[in-house]
Amino acid sequence: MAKRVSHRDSMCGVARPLDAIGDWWSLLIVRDAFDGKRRFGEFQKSLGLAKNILAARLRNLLAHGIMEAVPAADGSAYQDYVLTEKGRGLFPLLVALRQWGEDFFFEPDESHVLLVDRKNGLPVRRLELRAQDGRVVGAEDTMVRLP
Amino acid sequence: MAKRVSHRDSMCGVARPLDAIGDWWSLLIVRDAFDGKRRFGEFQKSLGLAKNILAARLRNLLAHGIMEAVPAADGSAYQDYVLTEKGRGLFPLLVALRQWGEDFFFEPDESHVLLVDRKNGLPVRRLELRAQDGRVVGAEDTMVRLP
DNA sequence: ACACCATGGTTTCAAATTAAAACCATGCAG
DNA sequence: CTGCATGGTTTTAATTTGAAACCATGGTGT
Repeated sequence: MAKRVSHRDSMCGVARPLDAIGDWWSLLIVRDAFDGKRRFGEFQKSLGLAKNILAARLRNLLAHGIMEAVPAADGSAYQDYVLTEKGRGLFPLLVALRQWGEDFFFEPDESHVLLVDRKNGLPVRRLELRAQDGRVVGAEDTMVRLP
Repeated sequence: MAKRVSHRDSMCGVARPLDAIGDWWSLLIVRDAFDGKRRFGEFQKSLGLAKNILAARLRNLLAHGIMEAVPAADGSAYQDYVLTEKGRGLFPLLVALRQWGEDFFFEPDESHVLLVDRKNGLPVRRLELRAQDGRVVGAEDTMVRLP
């Protein structure tokens, strides 16, 4: 898939983002970053992936402006890896992924973490796509159109 | 990443769905399926990927219940590959991906396809995550919590 | 009946990617 | 100066990928 980078211009609005993210690991790194993780070691321990792979994924995320390296918050000589504005833009995608997972990948009795409102601890609602007039729309109600 | 299938039980609510989807190609296949494509050849032509890879991805999507093979609608001896309920559940994820792409991967002047309401041809709104009380919430307003 | 072509795959094999492990570098604590 | 924690890079083998060739089935024209 990486080869596609060359003719990025021909890539559609779905393939381009996918190409930038890189792979599944990258998305899990981003998820961890949303959870407040910032250090190389934190990501590595949390995800259990090889250090060379983590280094490569971080490099890619930096190169695509999804994360950025900043001086470590604890004053140590190391770096923190934090989400950029662009990276934080992935929040809805991660929520969509999580909600799909809740719908289809857990037994009814199986417990799983919940995404909750900080204010009151209540679970958030489902993501909803609405038309201009406010109707909730599904795939059947939409189509893609040239500009 | 595939090795993780063995200890799926330890995978979190984000990693499990990712593992099931398989890879980027699979997501593009699903996107094409939402666009009405059903035949092996249609996917192959649209995505330009090798036939063996397409066959493998379709097998995986079938195995995970995201798509299913049905007798071809045109009466030919072949099969159609169509989304299951589970597969259709990926719609919000694809929308999130597309909207992120629109936000960060296109120049202001660059044109791209739009997701529009079938009823009236107007672009859909942005995906929004709301708390129980109806507030639109972002990453900062939420946290994950054990059940 | 026969060649011929379209569709939908599978097989083969070289090249790229991944992952585990070993190694290296830096900074700090005792 | 030794040892150890952190954050990587290098090395190497195994896996995955992808292009191309091949195969199978079912029409179509003649």
